[in-house]
Amino acid sequence: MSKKTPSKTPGAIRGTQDIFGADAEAFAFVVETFERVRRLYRFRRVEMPVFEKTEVFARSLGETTDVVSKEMYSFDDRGGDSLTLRPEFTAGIARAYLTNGWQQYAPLKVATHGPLFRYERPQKGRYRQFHQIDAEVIGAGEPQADVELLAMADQLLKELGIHDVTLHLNTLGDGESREAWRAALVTYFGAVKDQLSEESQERLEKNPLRILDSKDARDKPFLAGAPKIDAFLSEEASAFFAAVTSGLDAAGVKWVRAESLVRGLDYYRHTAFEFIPDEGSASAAALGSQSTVLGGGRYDGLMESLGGPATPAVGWAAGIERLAMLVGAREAELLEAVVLVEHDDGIAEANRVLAKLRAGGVISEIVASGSVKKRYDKAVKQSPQHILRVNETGYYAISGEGSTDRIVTALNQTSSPRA
RNA sequence: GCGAUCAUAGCUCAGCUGGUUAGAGCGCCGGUUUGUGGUACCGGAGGUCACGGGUUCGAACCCCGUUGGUCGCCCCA
Repeated sequence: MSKKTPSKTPGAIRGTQDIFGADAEAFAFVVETFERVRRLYRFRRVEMPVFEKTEVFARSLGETTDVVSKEMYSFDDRGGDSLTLRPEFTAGIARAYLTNGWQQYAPLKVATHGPLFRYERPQKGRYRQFHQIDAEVIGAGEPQADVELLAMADQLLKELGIHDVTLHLNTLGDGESREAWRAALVTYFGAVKDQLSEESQERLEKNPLRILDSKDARDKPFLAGAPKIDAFLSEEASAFFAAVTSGLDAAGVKWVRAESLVRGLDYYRHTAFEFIPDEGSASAAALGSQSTVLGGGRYDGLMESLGGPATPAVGWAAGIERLAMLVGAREAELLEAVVLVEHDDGIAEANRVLAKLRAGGVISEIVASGSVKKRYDKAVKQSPQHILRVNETGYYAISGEGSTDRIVTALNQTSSPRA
């Protein structure tokens, strides 16, 4: 080991994380549970590129939004094309659906997970490179798709052991409903513009729906009296939402109506939802100000923005890091056996024993370095179920509690694993 | 983009109102003890106190700046 590094070690990129130990175990547990649950619902696995033409995201999200102008990781490649590290899964999946002719599989249920990138200031539960699990149903316009998708989300959270979050559900109606509501909100808030916070005055121009979830005390008095979407829903939109909620009730998914839950982007229609920790719960405390654990909605307008035919779709995504925080620390894999080399001449025999154990599926470690006298303590500290001792004459003893059947079976294998 | 807060050993931290060679626990390495045993003791390696200026007889400590972390606002696909 050199005393001094010749030059300074480069640091990690802001907002990236090196995950290890209990956190990494929790991360893996989330992903494994997701993979298991999505199979129960017959969602097909898809693997997607980590980057796309910037256009894919810019067109689907809307060129003018803050999201596109400030918060994407974009760069030019050598050919001069503008590329972007994916900030979400949905747009890329939609692009793949159109360019690969996946229409033939419609309605298509797909699931994936992996890293995403957003150029933001990191804070608790928010990173520049973060990871999500994602599920989408494409080409299904009926409320049953929403119900199934939400039932899967609900089951996933339960199987992760997260019980203090609740589904907050809203409808944005169809295109006309949404526009009418938006106009009514602009009129309502416009009348009291002077009394709103500076931020909300700006939102009035850019994104009036967002005023509804303002945290500013100056805005709060006006929120309760704001026009409700329900007054603007078309008959079809009402019927759609009713079908979703009754389906959820039948499936046993608990939900609450969240009239001010909105989406920033225009392509969302009908169902919008977020799973949010219950107030005062352990999960709420664990997440800080980043409260949404899983969110999504119906995006019937997206495919057209990418030049495809009108295609109804609904999906959700959830941050793996946030879920991992709620899952809590997980133990590493149980250690079944440690091979303890009590004399250096026993190393060859120890390696033979170790190979047999692992070939037999026994989770094993070896302790063969450092002071001979302290190797036992070193082995014990790893909390193995059993310790196999090897001296200069070979393997001679096993200690520990519980059944040794698996170990004995592995050791009695006649053929070497590589034969 | 804005704000708050922090930065001392590999890790978690102590370091009084500025005052000699900057400490502990854990971890790592070695020794003694023990000898079917997660024991106890001793020792060792490891720090330009984030970086750069300034104030002072003297700075880990006070002031300014920079960088980085954390948390929050904006935004949240």
